[in-house]
Amino acid sequence: MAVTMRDVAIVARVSPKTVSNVVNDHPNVHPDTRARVQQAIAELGYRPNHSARGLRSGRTGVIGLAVPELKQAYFAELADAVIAAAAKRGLSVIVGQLGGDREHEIELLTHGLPQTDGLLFSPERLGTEDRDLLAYVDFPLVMLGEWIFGGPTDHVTMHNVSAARAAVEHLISLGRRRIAVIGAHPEEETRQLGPSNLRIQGYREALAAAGIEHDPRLELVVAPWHPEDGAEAARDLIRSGLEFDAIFTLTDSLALGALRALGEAGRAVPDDVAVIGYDNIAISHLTVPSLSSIDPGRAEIAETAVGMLVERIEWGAGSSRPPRLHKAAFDLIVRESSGGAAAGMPAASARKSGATAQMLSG
Amino acid sequence: MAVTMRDVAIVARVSPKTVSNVVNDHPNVHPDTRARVQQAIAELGYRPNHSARGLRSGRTGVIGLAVPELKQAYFAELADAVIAAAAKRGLSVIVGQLGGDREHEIELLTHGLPQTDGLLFSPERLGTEDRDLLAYVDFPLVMLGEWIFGGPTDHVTMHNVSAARAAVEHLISLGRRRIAVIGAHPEEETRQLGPSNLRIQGYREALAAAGIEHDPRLELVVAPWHPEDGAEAARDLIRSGLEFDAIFTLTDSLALGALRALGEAGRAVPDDVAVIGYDNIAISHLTVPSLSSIDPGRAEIAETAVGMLVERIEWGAGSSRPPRLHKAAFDLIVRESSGGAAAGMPAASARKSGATAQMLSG
DNA sequence: CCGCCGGTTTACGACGATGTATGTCCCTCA
DNA sequence: TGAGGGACATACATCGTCGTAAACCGGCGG
Repeated sequence: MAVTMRDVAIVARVSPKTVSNVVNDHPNVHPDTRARVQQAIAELGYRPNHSARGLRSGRTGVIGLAVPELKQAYFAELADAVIAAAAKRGLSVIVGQLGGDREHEIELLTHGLPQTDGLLFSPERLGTEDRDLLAYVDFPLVMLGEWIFGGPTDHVTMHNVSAARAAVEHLISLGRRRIAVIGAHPEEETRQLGPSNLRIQGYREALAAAGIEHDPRLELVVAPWHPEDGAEAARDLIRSGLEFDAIFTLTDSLALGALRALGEAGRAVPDDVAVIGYDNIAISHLTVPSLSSIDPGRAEIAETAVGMLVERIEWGAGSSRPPRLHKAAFDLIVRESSGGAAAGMPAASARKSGATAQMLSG
Repeated sequence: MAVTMRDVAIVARVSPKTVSNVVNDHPNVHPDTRARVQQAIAELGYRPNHSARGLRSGRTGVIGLAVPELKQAYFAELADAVIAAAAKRGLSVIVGQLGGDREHEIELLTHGLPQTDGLLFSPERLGTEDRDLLAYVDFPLVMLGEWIFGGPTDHVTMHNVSAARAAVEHLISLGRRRIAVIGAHPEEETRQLGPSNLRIQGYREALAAAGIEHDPRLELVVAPWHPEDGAEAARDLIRSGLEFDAIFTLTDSLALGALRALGEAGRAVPDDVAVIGYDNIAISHLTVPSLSSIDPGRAEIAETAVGMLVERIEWGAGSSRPPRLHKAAFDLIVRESSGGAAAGMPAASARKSGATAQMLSG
């Protein structure tokens, strides 16, 4: 039914192999022949069969992207960037949702996604304790996010510590001294390097550097990181009667909830309480007031991760090159919630590049 | 390198075909043989090669989903639902972004996505004038969204007219009479059936039914539908000096901008101005105030669309069954912005089902 | 004891593209 | 003039799976 190379070959009066050579831009095809073949291809509407190509070459031209949930803004934007980066290289992307299911994540890591040449994996339930799993991975894999460091695979992530520190230093520069942080995770031995602990570390460093006394009561444990949880935590904070004049939320989602809670309690942002988030999701410049945030460099993360994955794919399964670690440059985005431009909708956002912070061990 | 059926067959001392029969649950395999084969499969860690299977069977087990941009909340949530619905049926999803590029959309429609068995397509730049393109589509295709009605393909969409009407009737029930609408598109001959015109129609119907005079100056033309545009339109409206006590925005994105603009101008929501959006994106229950909206039935849309596509795939390319049209049931979600529960974060949202509205011609 | 039957398994080839080896033609240089 | 080489094209085999047709086997009725 479908048009094959054979059909094209007959019309163009050449062998199927010559058609293949034309399609794949191989050298040593006479211009006249090439033209004749292309004409035949256009005439018949020939399209290469990817399954056959995949079978023969061992490549599918498809990569996988595994995230917890696409409906979380952060992952949707990550997927957007990854798909765009892959498209530039002529690759398609199969998106898989793990839904916070640990078994599912392990299964994926063990077997990969069918039909793909490699996988970009942003786990949620795996920790450094699962590092050993990675040793048996037999397909190209690039890890995204913060959960597993020091594994045997490539890893693309962000400057959690220094970016968080920059956020808090910004609050301090506004004269704030009683800075709460929302989103700490209970200390888990195995997840010392999760994004929560890393960002908390940045927070503490900033306080210490400014000589501000560290009040553990201002570190609010919140898990998971949904907006409702952020609101709940902010309400607890307000009810506690503790004095505070700024909040650093470990994600923008948490910040959205916190903004609501502050509004309900009649605390003015940023006058009474300055707020800054982390992730710079699209919505954050549209909240009331617009939300200051850390832009973690999503485009750079996507671009680098796809690039690394493509290299691994091209090197082949056999190659055992050492794992690489890349941390994307971040930006501090100052908006109304921490005293940026007070009005005017397409809020002029001050940017403070964190590119130089790439040196740091954040 | 990879383990094949042949390898399994040797270990299990059967023919490759028998392995195939076991893998595919074919009848007439002796239990003992089956057990021996499964043991061998487990032992060797055999996994079927999808390219080969695809080549042989003509199916890839992958469907495509084409949307304008994943970073728009509506499409991210749609993709989330589609991927989940496909996963239930053992299918993977390749997500393609058209980026509002008309050429790209046409190209996709003409050729399909490589590596897939069928396509769910949510166009942005195509209109009813492109209906003819669909006549030449030679792969399973299900259209999503409102742009092209009456084409030769299956189509899953929402009750735009009746849902919009329900939204406006809700505002009227609050005693509002000067109801502005943001998001009208310039009347384009070819797009009479776009979501904008359909929703505007619902708006007018509601006004007419309530005997409220229709003031064309309250219909604000806005395109595209980004939040910034919503804010701009709301500011224009305020500046115009026209009296109004409610706004219906044709999407939640527009509403986000409108809420900002109202806030800047010191108009209280919902006391001075009630606001309702359309789409019920995740963020809308977290805005300040939380946003009333129309839930268009995303899960139902995704579920139905995937189901229809699977049927088309199973029927084969030859079958020329008549196109089907499905409109998902909608819900009216009342939140603070139109007088719902005034405080309390997980805002108790009144739901008014629009399931019965499926009868209507919305 | 023969032939037939149904359950079970196997041999073979084809899906479509492409790497390898082989061949042909023509041009150049000794 | 003939050897050598480059440009171009072809034949064949192969990737892993699965449909088709045919073979095998033990048991049963005649």
